[in-house]
Amino acid sequence: MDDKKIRNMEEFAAVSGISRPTLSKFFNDPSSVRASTRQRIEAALDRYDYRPNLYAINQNRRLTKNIGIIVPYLADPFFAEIARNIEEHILSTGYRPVLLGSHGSPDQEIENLENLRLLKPAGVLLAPLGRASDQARIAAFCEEVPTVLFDANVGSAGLAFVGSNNNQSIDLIVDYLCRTGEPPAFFEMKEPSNPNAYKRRHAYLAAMERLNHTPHLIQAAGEGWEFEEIGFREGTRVVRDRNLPTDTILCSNDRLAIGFLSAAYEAGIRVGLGTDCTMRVAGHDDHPFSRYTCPTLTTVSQDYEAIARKSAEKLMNLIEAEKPADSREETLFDGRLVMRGSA
Amino acid sequence: MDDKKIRNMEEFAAVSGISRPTLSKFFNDPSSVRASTRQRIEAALDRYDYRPNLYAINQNRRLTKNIGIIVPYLADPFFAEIARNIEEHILSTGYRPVLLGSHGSPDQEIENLENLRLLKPAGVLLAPLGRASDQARIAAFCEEVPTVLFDANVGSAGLAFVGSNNNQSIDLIVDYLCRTGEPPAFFEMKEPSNPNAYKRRHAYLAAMERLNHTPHLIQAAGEGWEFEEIGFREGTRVVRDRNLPTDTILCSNDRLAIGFLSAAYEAGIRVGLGTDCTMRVAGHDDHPFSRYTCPTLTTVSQDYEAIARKSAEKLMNLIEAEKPADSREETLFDGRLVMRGSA
DNA sequence: CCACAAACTTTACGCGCGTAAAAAATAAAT
DNA sequence: ATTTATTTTTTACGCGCGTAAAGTTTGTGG
Repeated sequence: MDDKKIRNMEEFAAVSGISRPTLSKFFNDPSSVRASTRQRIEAALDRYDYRPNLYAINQNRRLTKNIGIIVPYLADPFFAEIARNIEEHILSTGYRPVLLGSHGSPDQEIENLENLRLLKPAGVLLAPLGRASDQARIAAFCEEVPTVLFDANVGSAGLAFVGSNNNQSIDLIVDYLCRTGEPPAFFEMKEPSNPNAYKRRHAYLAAMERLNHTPHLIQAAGEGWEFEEIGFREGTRVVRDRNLPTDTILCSNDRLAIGFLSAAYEAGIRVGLGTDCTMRVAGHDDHPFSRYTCPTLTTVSQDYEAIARKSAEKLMNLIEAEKPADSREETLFDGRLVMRGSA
Repeated sequence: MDDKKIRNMEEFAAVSGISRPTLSKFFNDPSSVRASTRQRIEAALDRYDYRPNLYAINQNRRLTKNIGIIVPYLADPFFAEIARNIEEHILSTGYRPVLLGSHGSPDQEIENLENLRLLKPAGVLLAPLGRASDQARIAAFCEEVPTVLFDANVGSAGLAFVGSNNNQSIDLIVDYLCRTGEPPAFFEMKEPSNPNAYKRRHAYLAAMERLNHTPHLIQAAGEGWEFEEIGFREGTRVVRDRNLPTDTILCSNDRLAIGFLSAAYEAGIRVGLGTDCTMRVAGHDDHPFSRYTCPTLTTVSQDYEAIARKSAEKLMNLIEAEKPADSREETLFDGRLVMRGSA
């Protein structure tokens, strides 16, 4: 590695013996130059430490190679995990992922969109806050930038939607719970922060009706994204009052269930399938931590990997097609029953 | 809001009646123009939707307003939480945080540094992988870009270090455990991925020696960042073999403890302080989930907020001082004992 | 009212690269 | 060897903004 500093493409052209326009082509797409030329450039890159100035590159391009990824809450392992998956897909296609978390705040979500707009991204993968989102501004953003929504829909904004099939997955677990014991009550937040909650509530109600059981909603007060805390608090109350018509609780998501299980444990209630157990608890999502709860949590998995892959692929196709998209496609992945100890 | 599109600062100068150089000054620092001028510009900004082109701005600047933040693993709630805190501090100073996760991979860590270098950041806050990190390249990076390390040190790279005082915190919990029951064995990974593990091991050994107890290390095999899994696996083995000289386990971090508690629960071992309990388990970090384990986890808290604030402030000072830094400051925050149910 | 500093406008150049057009060189095919 | 298609080089301009220099306006204090 010669340590002569290369300041710009001009200088690198001089030392590599390749003209600047050809270098420009190469850095945009190495396969667009002849193999012999490519080798000469790569040899020079080996000897000299040069990378084109990112800002100068993007200044003239109408669109960059940036792909924005926005999730509602990065400290939620579910979103962290799905974001990680998406990042890898983006990288493998030669684009550059830019990950932003909205910290559960609609303002931050809009701020993130504004910031992304400055980056002139080729496209954006957006998991919106959902109910709390500023629908109009998100829709406006989607008009300007090719955007694929995932995890949650916001009206019919965006070029496509990828998520999980809450009807199917809730059906699945309600069905399972009814088959193997008492029909479940549904434990959720009264005014849920996370976007799929309403779908799940309705899916629960429909499933119970289909099976000729009386539905029972347990709605916890509370706001924000401290779901475990809310699950714990309300779980403590439920367990203390003991006025449920059933011994089976289906939680709207695993994080509520984690809090609920903790509350049950504290109260000395044995949860699970054993003969000494007096309660069953199930969740939804297959959260990374749900296999370490006590007892381990029976739940429905969301196919993280599939959602990540599909939404990334979808966006890539839309970007590379360039056509204004014929129709808005919605892809829903089925959940898979994950039977563990709690139900 | 007039909907005439403003394409550049020139056009905005025309509609606002302010010259372009003055606008340029304003966007760099609003307080650098006269109050009356500022108001005229802000009025125009209200009517027209214009923001300067990010790439054109940064092209000429030697340094941008970007601050890089790198953490070893974004899907670990500990790092997600600390990153969130740092982001907020950065934003409040008018800089722009760029958050990157290394996914536990040294290659990705270097890749992140390379990518950051292209962004010409004013500074970087780096929580390195630690032992696995490519020390030489990190040191080289720190020479080029003002960098503050946090959570883990890499040699003496960087302008400053902010972390927690593992000696103090391990001392604290060992002391507590010894005072209230049998002296603890130390449960850790044989070849830890996370960077503070060795310090904690040594702190444990020293503390035990100081208290005239025989130390006992339980070292789990395994690699990567699936600490709960490793804790569960090894915990299952430990509980099965029952050949420990003590009933008290101190885990090197909370995530191992979470796995361990799950294993104990599965094995029917009651963990905690009650008369029916046969084992005590403690952790380290006060992980966001540790208050929902069964039983709730006694641990030592790291002061997330303080670490985040201090490292952000330190970096800001170094950036704004511009001096090449007189000496390398190390700040260690004390841990606080968090007594819960497990020990 | 004048003097003077501070703030602003005008003018002009440069940053590093994308990219278009025409000329030259190379490779492939006849 | 000649034609033809492909790739590369040469030349030149533009992107949107930072910023310097010189001239002009504005505000302040005596």
